[in-house]
Amino acid sequence: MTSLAPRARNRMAKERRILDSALKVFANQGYSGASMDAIAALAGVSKPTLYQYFGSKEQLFATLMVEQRDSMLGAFEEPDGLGLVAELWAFAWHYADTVLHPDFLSLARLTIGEAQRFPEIGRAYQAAGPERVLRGMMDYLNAKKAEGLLAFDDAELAAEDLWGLILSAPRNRALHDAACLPKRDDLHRFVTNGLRVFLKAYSTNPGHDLAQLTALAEQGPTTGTP
Amino acid sequence: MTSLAPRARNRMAKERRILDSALKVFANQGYSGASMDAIAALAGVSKPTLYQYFGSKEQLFATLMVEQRDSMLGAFEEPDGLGLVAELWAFAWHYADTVLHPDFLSLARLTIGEAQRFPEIGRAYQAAGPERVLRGMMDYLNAKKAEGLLAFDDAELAAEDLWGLILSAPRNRALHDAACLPKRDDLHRFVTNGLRVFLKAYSTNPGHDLAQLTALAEQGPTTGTP
Amino acid sequence: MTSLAPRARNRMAKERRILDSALKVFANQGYSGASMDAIAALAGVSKPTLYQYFGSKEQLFATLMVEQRDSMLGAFEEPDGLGLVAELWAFAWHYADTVLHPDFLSLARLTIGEAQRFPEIGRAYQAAGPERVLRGMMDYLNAKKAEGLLAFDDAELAAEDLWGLILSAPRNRALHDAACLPKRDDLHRFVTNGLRVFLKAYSTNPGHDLAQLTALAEQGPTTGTP
Amino acid sequence: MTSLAPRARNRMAKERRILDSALKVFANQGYSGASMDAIAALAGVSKPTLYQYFGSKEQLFATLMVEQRDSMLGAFEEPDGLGLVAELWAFAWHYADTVLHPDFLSLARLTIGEAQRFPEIGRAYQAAGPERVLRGMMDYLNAKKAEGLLAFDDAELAAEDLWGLILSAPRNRALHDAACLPKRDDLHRFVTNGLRVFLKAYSTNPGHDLAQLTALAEQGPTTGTP
DNA sequence: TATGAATGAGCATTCATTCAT
DNA sequence: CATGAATGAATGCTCATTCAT
Repeated sequence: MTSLAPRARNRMAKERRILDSALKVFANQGYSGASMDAIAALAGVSKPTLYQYFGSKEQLFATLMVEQRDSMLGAFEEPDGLGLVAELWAFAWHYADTVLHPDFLSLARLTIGEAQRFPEIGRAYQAAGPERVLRGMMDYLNAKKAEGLLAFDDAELAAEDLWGLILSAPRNRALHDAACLPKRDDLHRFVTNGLRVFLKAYSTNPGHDLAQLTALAEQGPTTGTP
Repeated sequence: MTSLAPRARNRMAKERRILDSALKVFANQGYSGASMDAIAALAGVSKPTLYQYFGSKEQLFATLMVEQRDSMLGAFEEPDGLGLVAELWAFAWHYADTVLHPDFLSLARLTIGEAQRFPEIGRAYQAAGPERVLRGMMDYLNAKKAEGLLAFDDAELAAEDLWGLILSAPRNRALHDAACLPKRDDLHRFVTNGLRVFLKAYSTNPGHDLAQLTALAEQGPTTGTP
Repeated sequence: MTSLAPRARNRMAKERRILDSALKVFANQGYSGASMDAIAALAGVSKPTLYQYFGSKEQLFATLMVEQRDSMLGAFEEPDGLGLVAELWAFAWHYADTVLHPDFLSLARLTIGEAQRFPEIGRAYQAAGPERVLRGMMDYLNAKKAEGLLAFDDAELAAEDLWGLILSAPRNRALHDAACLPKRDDLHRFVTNGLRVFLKAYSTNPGHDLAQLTALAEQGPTTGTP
Repeated sequence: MTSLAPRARNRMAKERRILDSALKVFANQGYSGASMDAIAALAGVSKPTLYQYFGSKEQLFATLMVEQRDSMLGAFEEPDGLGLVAELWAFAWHYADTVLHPDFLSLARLTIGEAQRFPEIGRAYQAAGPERVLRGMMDYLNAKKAEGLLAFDDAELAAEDLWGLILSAPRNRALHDAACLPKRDDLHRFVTNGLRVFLKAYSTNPGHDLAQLTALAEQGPTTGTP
């Protein structure tokens, strides 16, 4: 189906290699610190090829950021009918694993570090990443509110509370200290506590939901991919 | 009182001018992108003067980071007996104003962006900033727990919940989008909502405390300095 | 035969131009005084090309020294059966011409001037130049001793006497005074006198040999290449 | 007698300190490699003082070279009536010790290394050093010739033979290899051999003189100061 | 199409030199 | 008189970018 002429396939493969190399170099050295030489060498292509494919350092950077942003933040996944608490539990771990993945953190550091020089990139990142997740979460929370399981006035604030309660602390720490990825146990603490506070504040049946949460938490950290 | 010889005063003034210029240039261009020429020009001194004062680009950067961090993060201020809710309210606005100040955000972006190349600076930032505030907050919360006003198991988690509920959303947005400082009204929303959730989860007398919060919130945003 | 691709030929030509320019600039300004800008300008290439070819100033210098030393000091040439005196005469003129050549003197001044900072270069120069000649001379003298034409205990000392008698004075003068190359007539004086002393001290048949020397000397200075 | 006003004495002391420091720095780093900062620091004075005393780097260098040249090469000392061979023996050791002294070698390397950029300095060095010694030696040799002890046509050549036979080899080696000072035993070899060849060539009574030389040589190396 | 080779402009840093005190 | 502080002009070296092949 999607079979391409060998020419085009070759071109795409090279493009991929360049983008991958560029990500590594940019993430490690920052925009200004990265050199086209380093990227070309890591990709195993010559520098003119780089320029033929991407025009300039700035364009390469922009292309890369767009591409990464789209590929790393998968769509918000509709949870699968396990009930409120189990669904929130799954959601929390899924986003923790995504957002605290070293590659994702490197990208976030890059975006933040260059936000002043490349404002559009930062803004686009926000729009495509966090805000999309937020909207997905809002829809989900609104559905649960309609089912009578949650109670709140402002779905956006509720969604942001959820993120802030669970991910703010470990993410901030990891952003500033690249060597300090939260351990699985710490994460378990943050997830459990964050959900507990969330349910206390928003559940219409906190007794039941907190009990369920405790049960889930007792099974220990969910094993993830990071 | 502490009158200085004109020599020393002149030197200090020049030092200040250099550091201020350096902050601007580093914040705009990142560490690698910043040029000593640009800093010298903005400070109105010659390049050798820069080197006489600070030794090297790296030392200038480190000095700047330390100095900015220390000057911007005032000590954690013991609240002054207005009662739990008013105290939390004051605290929230104080830290919102500090943490969301444009200069502080620039500094944070810089620290984050260079975290991979200057790990000590990122770590020192954590230790001097967030962690100090966190410890202050924990002490405060523990005192309130002793007074029977709050209930929680883990003071650290509670303190981090407070920060995450109030500041995570606007700070993340501002970090990624330098042009998007939260408006006063938005901040009011975040502060009010964050404290509401916190009190629902931790207050031993939520009815009373939430009523007080609502009263405070109705007076509108606290006017700050930024 | 060894025809090269135009690429390679071009490269080698440029390399030559750079090395020639470097010799001139280094010889005139010393290692520290020489600037890569000056070398590049004289060679008619851009500075980055210099670095692509030779990596660094130090490497360029080292390469240059090795190359010059090897190209200037031809192998010790076995004399060709003209008899003792004529052979010594030819040898003396050959080495006088080599050692007192302006380029060779520049190189020697450079090596000496930088001996403290580049000890290996000075040592390598000794090993490849004087010591090789010395060994060649020792072999020759030993052969003549075996033929009964010369008498001495220590071939090394004899060889060094020969060099010192003939070349020490003009070389020392030329080393210190770049503008003062010995005139052909002066050289004739040194060569004739040096060989006379040498033969008086070492010949087993001084009467005959000195007569031959006088005959050679009367034909005037040997015309050389410098 | 030579008591000076304290002012002037202080000035001269400082001048001395500067010149001594300059010698060290120039000798170690060459003219271009030496920095006025380094000289000032080593002398313990401020840079403007350097310029007040000596005007410029070039003038400081010139002054230094003149001063050193005059102070290091003492006058040719008239030998003291020990007889031809003992006098030559003493002379040889005296000049070996002078010329092979590490400080003197450093100075010579400097002069040679900078001969192209400072031609007058090299020429002046020749005139004040070697040539003065040479003239003294010529006078001495002529006197011995008048006494009937030596026989030669050209006193200048004879004097240069003496120098070349004794000092050429060790000095050349030491010039090129700063770390390789000739050992006392080597020097003994060179002195003994050089004088032997000289006497064979020029003595009117070689049998007697060579015997005396052998006797002197058997007492081992003359102990010197280096 | 892909590349080895080239370069102008800029980098952090240091220099010899000179004020202002 | 001596100096702390300042600087214009290099220095060695690297960068993003572009020919010529």
